[in-house]
Amino acid sequence: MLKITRKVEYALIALRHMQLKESEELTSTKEIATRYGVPQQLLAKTLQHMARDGIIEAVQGPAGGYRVANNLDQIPMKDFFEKLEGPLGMMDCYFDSECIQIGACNIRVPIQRINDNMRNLFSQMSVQEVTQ
Amino acid sequence: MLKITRKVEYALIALRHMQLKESEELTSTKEIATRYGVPQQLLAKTLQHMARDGIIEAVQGPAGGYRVANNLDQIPMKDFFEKLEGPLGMMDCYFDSECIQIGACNIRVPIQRINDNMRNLFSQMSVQEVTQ
DNA sequence: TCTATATACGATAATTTTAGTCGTATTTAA
DNA sequence: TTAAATACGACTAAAATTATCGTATATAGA
Repeated sequence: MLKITRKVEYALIALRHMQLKESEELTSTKEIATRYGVPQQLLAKTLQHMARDGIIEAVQGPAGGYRVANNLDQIPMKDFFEKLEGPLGMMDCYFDSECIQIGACNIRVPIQRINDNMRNLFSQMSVQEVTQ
Repeated sequence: MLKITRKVEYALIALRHMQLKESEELTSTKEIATRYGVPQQLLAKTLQHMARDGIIEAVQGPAGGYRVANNLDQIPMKDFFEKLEGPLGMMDCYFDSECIQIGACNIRVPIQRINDNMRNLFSQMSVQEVTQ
């Protein structure tokens, strides 16, 4: 449990890489994929997601690429995780779910406690803080 | 990510159920499985694990069963998670791993930061606190 | 205007992990 | 001696994750 997914892994790799450059400079998917031995198509999708979510900016066309958004210090890790992977919580029953428990579920409270603590933790931590 | 597994879910259900009883009273796997509509064999395994790890105590033979250990307030959730599912961290490269990165990995630091925070969080939280 | 290179993205395939089952052994109260 | 409980390794099924494929769109530069 609590394992990071590839999507997040690749996102972090890309962010770290781009943060080494001048803020206006562009980085292509290919550059990152080659440099870190990561599947290009999958990385591409992740970067597209991040662009849609405002974590990075995209420039199309040849000589295009991505660069980091300038407000990473204002994006909590909680949002970062949720943008990439959906709601941050330990159990679906708080989101989609039709829990089949006969109404007998006895762990809503404990799960909620754990969830609250995790959400709280990652709300107080910015992307900038983690990746800088 | 950060989703709870069935093993942990069943463990929490069992703990909560047993904590409603007198501390010496025994609860059988069957009782919990029936009550909460959970697969008995899988629950059985989880309970066996918990017993081995000292989270609960087992009594064999007919009229046997389990009861909660008396030191749940001294077991951090971190240990609870790790006993049931192995090391609590967001990336394997800190445990088993032969990370295939050409030595190019650039996210050890960020991952470590996230891990430390999570481990810290769950170290300060006892099983008792969560399930009581 | 054409071409090459880049992002954009839905659909599908492969892989891995998780969940669940089966069969059998051991323990022990009645 | 029997029945009901825990103990546990091996195997199967299902679900989630990871990766690939195919195609469309954008655009700088020749």
